[in-house]
Amino acid sequence: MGKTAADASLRKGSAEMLILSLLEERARHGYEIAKLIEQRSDGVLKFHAASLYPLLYRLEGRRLIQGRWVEKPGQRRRRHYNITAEGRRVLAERRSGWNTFIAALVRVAGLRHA
Amino acid sequence: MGKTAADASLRKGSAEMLILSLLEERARHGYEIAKLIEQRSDGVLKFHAASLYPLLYRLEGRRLIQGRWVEKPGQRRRRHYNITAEGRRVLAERRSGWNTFIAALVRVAGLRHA
DNA sequence: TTCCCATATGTGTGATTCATACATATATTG
DNA sequence: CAATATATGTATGAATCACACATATGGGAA
Repeated sequence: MGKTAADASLRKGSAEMLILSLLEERARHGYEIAKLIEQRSDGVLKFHAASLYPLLYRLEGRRLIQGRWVEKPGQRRRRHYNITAEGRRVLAERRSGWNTFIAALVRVAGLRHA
Repeated sequence: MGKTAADASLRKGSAEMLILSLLEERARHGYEIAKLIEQRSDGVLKFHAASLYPLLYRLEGRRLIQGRWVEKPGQRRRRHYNITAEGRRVLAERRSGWNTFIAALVRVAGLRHA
């Protein structure tokens, strides 16, 4: 098939956790988030910008993150996002859920431990 | 909204690997696969039967598994599936891909190791 | 003996998630 | 002045899986 096996696509529900994780450290703008995910994963995870922005709006709509426009001379305007208290709560939930899921995959599908 | 946080739903691409993993051991029929996934994962992974059967047809169409009808007196007919050589190859690919993906999640999202 | 439950397979529809193609705009570097 | 990196956005669609529903048989409980 036309699909590379260990390709760079994300798995269901991981994008939200990744974004919230990066915003947990400090406020960031969209483009920065996309670059960081790619860099820190050594290219394994590539979150296409065009997928990222709609997700940021949804996260903001759900009050998990809070954006504000930052304009500096000699720069294009950027929207910086902060994680909210509710966002931290959801992030903890997502991490827990993924840990449980991964542990189950190890048991049932015989994955090696990361 | 009406979605529980650490719910039992599968993540993208995991179903195929789970099925192939169970068929790696020996031939099994659909209902057995669904039950095994739930049992071995302690209820974490629930693969709905109605999602499972269409996937089995697709896997058979792609020659990753091979089915045959087994009829026994006092039993409803069952379709037993064997994994093919191509199926084993794809399974190895999927395991490798998930291991890579999980390792990246650990790095970027700060998951604990399973 | 009737009803429910576990077993077993199947169809049809839809929600969610993310990819891809496309569009716009600015700053830097060659 | 052209190419590239930065930066944000829209519109559409593919893929994956959930859920409601349908069918059928055997065994145990009421």
